[in-house]
Amino acid sequence: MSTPDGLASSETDIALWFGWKRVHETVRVAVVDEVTAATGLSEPDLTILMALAISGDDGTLRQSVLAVELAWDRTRVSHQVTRMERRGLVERKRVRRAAEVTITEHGLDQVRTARPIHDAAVKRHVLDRLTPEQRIVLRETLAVLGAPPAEA
Amino acid sequence: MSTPDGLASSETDIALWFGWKRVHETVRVAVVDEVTAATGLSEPDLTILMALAISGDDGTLRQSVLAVELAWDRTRVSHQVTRMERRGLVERKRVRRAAEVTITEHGLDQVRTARPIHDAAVKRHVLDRLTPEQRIVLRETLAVLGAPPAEA
DNA sequence: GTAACGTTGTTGATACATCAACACCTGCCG
DNA sequence: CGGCAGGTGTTGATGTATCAACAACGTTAC
Repeated sequence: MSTPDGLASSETDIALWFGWKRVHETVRVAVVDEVTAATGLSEPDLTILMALAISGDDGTLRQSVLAVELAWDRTRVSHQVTRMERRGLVERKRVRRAAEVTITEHGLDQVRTARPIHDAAVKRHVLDRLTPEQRIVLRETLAVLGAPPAEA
Repeated sequence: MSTPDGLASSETDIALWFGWKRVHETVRVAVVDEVTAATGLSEPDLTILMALAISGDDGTLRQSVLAVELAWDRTRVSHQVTRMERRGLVERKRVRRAAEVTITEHGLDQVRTARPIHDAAVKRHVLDRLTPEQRIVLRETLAVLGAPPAEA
């Protein structure tokens, strides 16, 4: 890294973060491309559908729960669900102040097609390329970073 | 993970990828929020500006190089540069068939403000939370995944 | 009771990402 | 020469993300 002026990343290795972003982007696109080619589902479509399909309760989740689980913004979930509802992938039902999202039969069909392709792609692009030890450490690392930040 | 129907992720641990995406999203937003609050720069703005500022050659890069380095799509770079040009952050110059993007003084000012904030945020949200060993293994892991996929 | 507050969700405007189609060179083959 | 192929960039349409403002409830405190 050459650094004109005072832009050096100095002591701590910011390059690690750049590398992370780059690899994440590469893998993400590779996986999504395979799924989209096979099913026409977009990444956000699939993300929501998988979350619903996996969730024990009859393919239903409250939007706020979806937001937390995916680390998405409220409005992002709202807009996305609106679009997916229009295409018949999910249904929305207001319960008290909450909004419960349920996957439809059509949505379920789509995931059933997409899921094996998705999983195979992830396996091929990520899991199979790592040693067992790397997988373990990566899991630890993600657990650490996923935990809420320490208080000041 | 309970799994209605045939949606089980089975043998290989897809949860690792979900976890990765979730953590990536969380950290990304945390870092970007700090930078945006301080400078008004968006994530893509900063991404491009940092790449230019770091690149030895006078803050200039060809769009195709930018695309490769960031793992971005061509059109994504093109649109983004167009918007940034409009705001005076970069300048574009056609050279033969290529498009060379150069950071402006104004752009450079912005990065100089943003960069320390960005780096501190990354340090706090990522680097400082990992053990030296985790950092090393993570670096290896990213190197493996960043390499071109093995031929079939 | 009701006012202040926090949680959850929606809407519309704007920025950004993706896709398909096109335009432009440059090199290379016939 | 003529034309085709590949690499690079742009444009416009559509899908997605973010932000600010608002609405509708609950909760809690007074």
